[in-house]
Amino acid sequence: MSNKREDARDDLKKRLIDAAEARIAGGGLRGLKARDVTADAGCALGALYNAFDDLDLLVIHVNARTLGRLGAALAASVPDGAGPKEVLAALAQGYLAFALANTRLWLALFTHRLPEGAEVPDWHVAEHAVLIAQIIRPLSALRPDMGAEAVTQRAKTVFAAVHGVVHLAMTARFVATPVDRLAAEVDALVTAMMRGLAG
Amino acid sequence: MSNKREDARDDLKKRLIDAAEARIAGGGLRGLKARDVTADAGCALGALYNAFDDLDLLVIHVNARTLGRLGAALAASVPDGAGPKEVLAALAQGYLAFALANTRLWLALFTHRLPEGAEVPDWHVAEHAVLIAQIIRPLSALRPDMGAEAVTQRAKTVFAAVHGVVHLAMTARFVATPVDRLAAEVDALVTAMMRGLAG
DNA sequence: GACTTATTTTGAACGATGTTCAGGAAACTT
DNA sequence: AAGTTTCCTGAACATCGTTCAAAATAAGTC
Repeated sequence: MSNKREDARDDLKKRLIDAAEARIAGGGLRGLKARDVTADAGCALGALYNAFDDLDLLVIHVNARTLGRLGAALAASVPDGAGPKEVLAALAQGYLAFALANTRLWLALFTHRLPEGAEVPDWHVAEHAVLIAQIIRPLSALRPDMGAEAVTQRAKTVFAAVHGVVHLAMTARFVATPVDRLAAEVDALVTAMMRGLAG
Repeated sequence: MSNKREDARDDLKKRLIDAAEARIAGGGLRGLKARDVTADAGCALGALYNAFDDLDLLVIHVNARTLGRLGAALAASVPDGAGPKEVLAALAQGYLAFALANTRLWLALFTHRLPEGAEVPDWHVAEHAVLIAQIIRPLSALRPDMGAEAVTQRAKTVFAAVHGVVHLAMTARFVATPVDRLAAEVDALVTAMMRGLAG
């Protein structure tokens, strides 16, 4: 059994992801340094490049974790036995709450960029499905006339609209909605979209 | 007359902004290097730091230009004598068209981040008003019952929603709307919001 | 258990990049 | 024309991400 090698490797990876996650949560993506992470994880600088190709790939693993937690938070935010409109309103508020409670890690999901020409691994692209997965069902209940593909596309648009409001509120300077008005504006947006879309 | 000094200084600043703008348009914000810009502008590396405090401040000047062009493009996209709903739909399409035609410079407006603790200069914050200025009038025509402040806030939300759809389409991996469906989705979003908000 | 092979860890070194600075050049002032 | 102020220059510095040869460690073989 060649276990000690693989166990040690997995353990190092986990420690590196833990350390990177803590650093991003504490200082943002821009404050993530290879030397800090390896020092926190208790290994040499070069060991990082044995565990991961890149610092970028390490960030992707942190983002994968964040997407997992976000998916769980969204699922937990939907009350039992709610109608489609309530479900969508609750998902939007759940999304906002997660963004407020995990600002820097959530921001890293959308601000991390690979160098020009590099591609995000397929497995991580697929993980982004959690962002719209739970929107689809209530949306198709509201619009039984629309085909599955059209509903999926519309779910992306609904998500993007809510995301835009939350994102600009937390990053932009002028167009930002004050945090204390954010929940109300998100609710107004979702309500308006639902009324308009159900038309 | 102390003109030659000031003229030369202004000329150098302009050349540096030109060069930085071209570099961002060609390779994105991440590809902007102090040495490239100064080489393009025909000055020594250190001269950049005499003209601008920072590379960040140079980017801000490029962004200022982009905001100016964006404001003009939005104004030009509104047809004469259109009703409030048409105006808002036209503004959204104008915004999308500008983003598609100036992708990297437009992205720089929203992806540029200062180091933690630094603040965007007030004059540049104020320039972001063009993003919502033209939304306010048609929106208050749709909702004469709302106060000026509430309309301004709602205009920010409407902008952020449209922006979110366009932004994710051009940066995100999974939740992205295909470019050939983008105009239709933006239109559907604006129409739905207007119907819902007017109700 | 000793020897060989394969893998990993290590930290010094490399290249790229933003920024600074002392010295010289240029422009303004008197 | 001399003095003063300002600016330009490019070498040097600090900080990054990343690489790599050598040492250390584990696995495989007898």
